[in-house]
Amino acid sequence: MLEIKFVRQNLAAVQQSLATRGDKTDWTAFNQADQQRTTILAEIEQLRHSRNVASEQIAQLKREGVDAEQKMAEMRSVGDRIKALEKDLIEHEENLKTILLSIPNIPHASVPVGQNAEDNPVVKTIGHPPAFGFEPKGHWDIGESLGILDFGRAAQITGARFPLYLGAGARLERALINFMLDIHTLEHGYTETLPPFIVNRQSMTNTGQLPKFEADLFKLENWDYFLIPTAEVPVTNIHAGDTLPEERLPLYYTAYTPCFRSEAGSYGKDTRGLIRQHQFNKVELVKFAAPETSYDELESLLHNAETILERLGLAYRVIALCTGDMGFSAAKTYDIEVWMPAQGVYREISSCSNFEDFQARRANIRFKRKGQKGTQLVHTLNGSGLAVGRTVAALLENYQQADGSVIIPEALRPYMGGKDRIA
RNA sequence: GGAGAGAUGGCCGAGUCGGUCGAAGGCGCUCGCCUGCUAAGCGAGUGUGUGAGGAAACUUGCACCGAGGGUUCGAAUCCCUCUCUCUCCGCCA
Repeated sequence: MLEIKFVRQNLAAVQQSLATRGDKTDWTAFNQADQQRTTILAEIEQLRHSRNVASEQIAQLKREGVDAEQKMAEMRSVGDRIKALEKDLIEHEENLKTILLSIPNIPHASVPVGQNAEDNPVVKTIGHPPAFGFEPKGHWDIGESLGILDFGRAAQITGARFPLYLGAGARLERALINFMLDIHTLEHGYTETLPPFIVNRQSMTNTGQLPKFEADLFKLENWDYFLIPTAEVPVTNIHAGDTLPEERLPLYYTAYTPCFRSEAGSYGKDTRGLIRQHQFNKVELVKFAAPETSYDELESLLHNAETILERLGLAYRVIALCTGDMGFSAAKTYDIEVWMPAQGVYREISSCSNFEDFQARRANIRFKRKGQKGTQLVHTLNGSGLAVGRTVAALLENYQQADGSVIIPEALRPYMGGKDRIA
């Protein structure tokens, strides 16, 4: 959520900036609701003031044993007027809030302007795609013929777009989770968390999934609860409502969670394999930082995620998302894309964003500077470190051998019971 | 699932029959004084949000005592609903 005062005072600039993201806010409705709210609020406050004064006088009169009936009668009508105005006010405030909650974040000045994914510039490309003396197979073929992935049986259990890992495949998934968590906790200083996988409506609203994107979420029947689409939601909400002392910043958290996405409207894309599933595992990185450091923190967060790919020896590149391709809450986003030999393309495996104070305002996450009055909103950041299913897919494809086996990269072997190959 | 208790400022904790309560007292913290150092002592200050005025210090309106609603001229205090926490019972991994 943007600060209403800021929007009001910089309306033209805000509109111009959001236009680069293809935003469709109804600014007339916004202005109207805002102005009416201000007018009504001013009157209410004035009336409440006179009521407060009168109440004090009534108390005084009663103490002196003087009759206060006249004053009380007078205040009865004031009270009625306040009540009526308050009803009005709530209506306008709700309008305003609905609009405000649906306005995306303002892109950082360094974000390239563009329409869609094709306009995302490549920031850097690391490593070299492996050369094969044969036609590399898709990870779904490799996985199914090794007996470590079975999408048919997963469909029997649930439906399309759910994974079933078996044997070394399940072990590989678990190994990667531990591998990633160990690096982030032991080397990068993140605190490990294991949050709820189901969250309430408020938490979803705080991080920006709601109110606009309810269709992408799985909702529980008879509960106002949702399956998390990413650990970002529960982990960011750890500090919802908190005022943190400055010394505690920056805070780093990591979490392994499954993620659930209904991916409404994505049918037909990536129908094979692990790339686009309704349920997948992810190790997430979340940071809370002071505003002046948040862009440095974004860079280091990105490096933390990159480290995993480097250790696994996977080729990847980093792209900067352009204004038209960024997510709703982000002020700036880097995507890491891993090389997928079967299709010969780089595929997203991590997304690292700085949300600035957009989520913090919604979730009311503040910090207090020593010796300074008042509080300030923190900046929140997060990134995948990494999407585990897609990492498995990349490993299978990049380390496949002519005989159909798959080499396990050295760094992962301790997590695979010393195994160096899946055959 | 059943029965009961509770939710107040950074923390502990008071709030009487609703009125001078944004909230006693203590702890903590900040500043000052004092003390050879430390400790103790003394004095002052010490919530958040939002609006107005001011360069600022600050002054001032409104709101906030788990959340929402109600009663009332007036609610931290009374009533209702919800949420959460704790205790006991049941059930269960």
